[in-house]
Amino acid sequence: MNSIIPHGPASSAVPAAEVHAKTRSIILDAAEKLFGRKGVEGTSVRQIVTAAGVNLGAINYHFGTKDRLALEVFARRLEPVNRARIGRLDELERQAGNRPVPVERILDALIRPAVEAQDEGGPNCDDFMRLISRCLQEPNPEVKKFVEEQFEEVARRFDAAILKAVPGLPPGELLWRMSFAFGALHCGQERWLRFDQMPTPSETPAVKPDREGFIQLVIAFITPGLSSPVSALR
Amino acid sequence: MNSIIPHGPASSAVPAAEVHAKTRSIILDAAEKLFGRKGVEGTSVRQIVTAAGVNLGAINYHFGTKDRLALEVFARRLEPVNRARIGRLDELERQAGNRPVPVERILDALIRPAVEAQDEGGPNCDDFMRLISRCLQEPNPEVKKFVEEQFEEVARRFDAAILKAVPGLPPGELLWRMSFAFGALHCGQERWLRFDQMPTPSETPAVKPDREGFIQLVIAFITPGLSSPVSALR
DNA sequence: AAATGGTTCATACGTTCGTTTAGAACATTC
DNA sequence: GAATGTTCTAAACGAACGTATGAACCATTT
Repeated sequence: MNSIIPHGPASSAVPAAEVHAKTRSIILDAAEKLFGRKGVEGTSVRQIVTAAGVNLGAINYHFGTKDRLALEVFARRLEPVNRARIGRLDELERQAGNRPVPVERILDALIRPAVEAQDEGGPNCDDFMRLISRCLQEPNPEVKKFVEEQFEEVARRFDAAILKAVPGLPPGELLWRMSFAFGALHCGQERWLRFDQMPTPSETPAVKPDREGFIQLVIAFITPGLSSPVSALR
Repeated sequence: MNSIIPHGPASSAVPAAEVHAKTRSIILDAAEKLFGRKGVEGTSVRQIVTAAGVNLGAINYHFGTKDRLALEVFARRLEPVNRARIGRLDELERQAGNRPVPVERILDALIRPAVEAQDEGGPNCDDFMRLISRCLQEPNPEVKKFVEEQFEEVARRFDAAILKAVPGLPPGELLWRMSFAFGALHCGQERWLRFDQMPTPSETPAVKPDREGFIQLVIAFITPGLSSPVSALR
């Protein structure tokens, strides 16, 4: 008899739990790739199980519903990145004591975990970056709520750090500058990850920097606009 | 007998064509709103016709398929914005003669048409902005190809103008800086348009500037990062 | 050797999808 | 005022969707 709630590892031995976890991982990988390419709504569970090489019933058995699978796909990538961001900021603020942390350092703590996630996250982690941009405004309310909560703590912490690092910055402009910064990072990373697949719009020669070079480019672009002490209004 | 290709206005009189165009417009408005909120794949034709108050067959009658409807939704907004961008740049370069156009002016020509489109585009034009970000990487190949073609000329023209305005800028970095700039504009505009509906992540007081103020904020943020003459690499 | 229980399998269920179609309703033209 | 052509309506089509079900499988335990 199947349990109504089939989640959780086996209660008896270890290997059974390993099989369980491995199948889950295979499904998550396949779903991540497809969600990133065609969106959650644009991907059917049949496409996922075909790509994963598992049975049609596997998704409902392991995740309950398609929506819950989508939630786990996001959570698996989002949580470690945002945890690393906050961890790095913690360390910077610990070192700085009462003094403000330089803007470049703050941005490095914000940007590096997102960019480096692709190496640690396996071969198809770049697919996930497409997923993030999609999820930020689209999907079902449950996923949307989770994503917003995930980013809330990051935004709060980094907003405070930037506000401390740029004394003359009008508080009312912080939200906008951070939105610009986030958009720049996000859009640039998207192009960096998909550099080979995307057409180069201009006729100027396009060069793809390595990972460290890209981080430098982002920080160099964002820093001056973010840290200007004068208001741009009026 | 219905024509296999029912598009195009009536061949005889005017009023018939007006009815035709009006129904098309109603459908386009409803589709734009729904596509912007839930994506093309996440929206069914039945939801569109219900929102538009027209019959289920109307979409296939007026647009052939759902995909072709999506294409027209994008085209209706994208074309005038990009035409205005190029028109403004033309005027700036005409005035400047052989001298380079200042970066702020170039950015104004790029940004203003996109921001001002919401006033001229009717009440639900802000829904369209959500649509753009979605379409930039998601939908079916036909729509994707169209969107990329739409932006190609804009990118080519503005890349050249920026390259001329920033003499020391390494050509290999232009693509990246423009990607950052575009991301900043886009993400900031998204937040500006949906300011009242989005949660404020930080606890700092959030102030929504008026249209002109927002344009100033974007330009002030992008300009220094874009026009730095030194390379950020190495 | 028999039994247990987590996992996988093939299959079916009821819905909803995009699209099609035949005819009604309407205005326009001759 | 009959004919013509365009727009709208209602109903239906097959296909694909997410999910549910029960038997088969298989390692582990008794």
